[in-house]
Amino acid sequence: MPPQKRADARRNEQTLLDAAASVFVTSGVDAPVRDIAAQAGVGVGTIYRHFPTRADLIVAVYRHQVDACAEAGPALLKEGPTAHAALSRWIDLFVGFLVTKHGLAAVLQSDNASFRNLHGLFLERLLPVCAQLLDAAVATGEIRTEISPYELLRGVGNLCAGVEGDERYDARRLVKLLVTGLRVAQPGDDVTPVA
Amino acid sequence: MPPQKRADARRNEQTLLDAAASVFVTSGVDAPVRDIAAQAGVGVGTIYRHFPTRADLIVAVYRHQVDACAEAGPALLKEGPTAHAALSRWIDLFVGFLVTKHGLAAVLQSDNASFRNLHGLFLERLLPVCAQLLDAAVATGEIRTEISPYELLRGVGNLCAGVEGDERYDARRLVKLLVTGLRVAQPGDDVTPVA
DNA sequence: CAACATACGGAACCGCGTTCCGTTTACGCA
DNA sequence: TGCGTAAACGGAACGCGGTTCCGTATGTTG
Repeated sequence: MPPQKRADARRNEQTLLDAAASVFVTSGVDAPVRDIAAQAGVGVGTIYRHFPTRADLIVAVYRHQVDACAEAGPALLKEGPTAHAALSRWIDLFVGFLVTKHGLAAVLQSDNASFRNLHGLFLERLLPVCAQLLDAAVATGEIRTEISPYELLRGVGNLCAGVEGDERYDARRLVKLLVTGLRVAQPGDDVTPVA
Repeated sequence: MPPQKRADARRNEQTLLDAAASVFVTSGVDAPVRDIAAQAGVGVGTIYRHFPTRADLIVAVYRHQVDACAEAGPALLKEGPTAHAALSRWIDLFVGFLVTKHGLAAVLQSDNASFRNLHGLFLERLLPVCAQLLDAAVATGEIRTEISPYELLRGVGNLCAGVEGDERYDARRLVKLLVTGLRVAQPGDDVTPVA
């Protein structure tokens, strides 16, 4: 069996998660690693022994909430009057999550190699759920779409980026518009082709 | 009258613009300032004397193209079968512009103070055009919208962020979806409210 | 051709993520 | 209980990017 981690190590890992969570809400997800270390009362080296990269720390902090979001999907599908309604509400949940974490959405789309993990976590957990909801809505004929779950998720994520303190921009409204765009075209609807 | 700039200064400014443009296409808009200086065969100091900030250099490089995009708006409105078609094509133009400049869209939404200028240029030139097209489409009843030109532009810009080498994500498709979502709901369309 | 303002180059600075290494400390065993 | 060792720690140091500063070079003007 693998040897136990030392007690202080386990304690520090939890301290770090708490410190990071706290710093993220006050200074945003972009907060410097040193700030988190300071808040936790440890050196930066300690952070990097527990979390190989800044992105991994972020992942660890938000894992619970991502899981919760993922689990809400099937539940909504049972409740909702229609599959499209469930999809819409689920996406609203997702948007709410992204929007309340300062800078999370922005960092999600950074193509920096070290953020692959973050991107990865979101995809791994949420993609199947999104796919399920999307399929259901397609099955009921509520959606006309050629869209893939991945594309939808990324699109929504992108729309939520950089919302900080711009009262002229309401990500929710745009996302709703996008989701509306997914709905089946009514007969007589003449979609104007683009060039 | 203000004294003439020195001849070498004017020459260098042009050299810098060319060098920057060239580096941007090969290394993306995120290319380090030093790379641009090297390509131009000047020191970094020279860049900063001509362009107070990295963002200002980017602005200068793309000003022409932004202008061209702005001017295309009214033209499309004259041509197009409908106002919504014109809007759709204009946005397609905008998307094409963003998507071909590696990382431009991403940098556009950075809330970093020094990128205000970039954001500003885009807004100043494109907002009126977008507003005009939007108004026209509202006037013809093709659009049901509560959306502001600003919000639309930002939404589109956001959708275009981080497109680099992700063949699973097609910004154009999502933007089209968004624009479709703007269209007037047909009678009998039961929009499912979100929570 | 001198004298001066203008422009230049690039070393230096700061903040950030990350790495490295000498020191400290928990834990198992005598 | 004391000791040896591996695990864990702290924080200085590194690389990189934007920006600033200042001594040097050069176009311009009389």
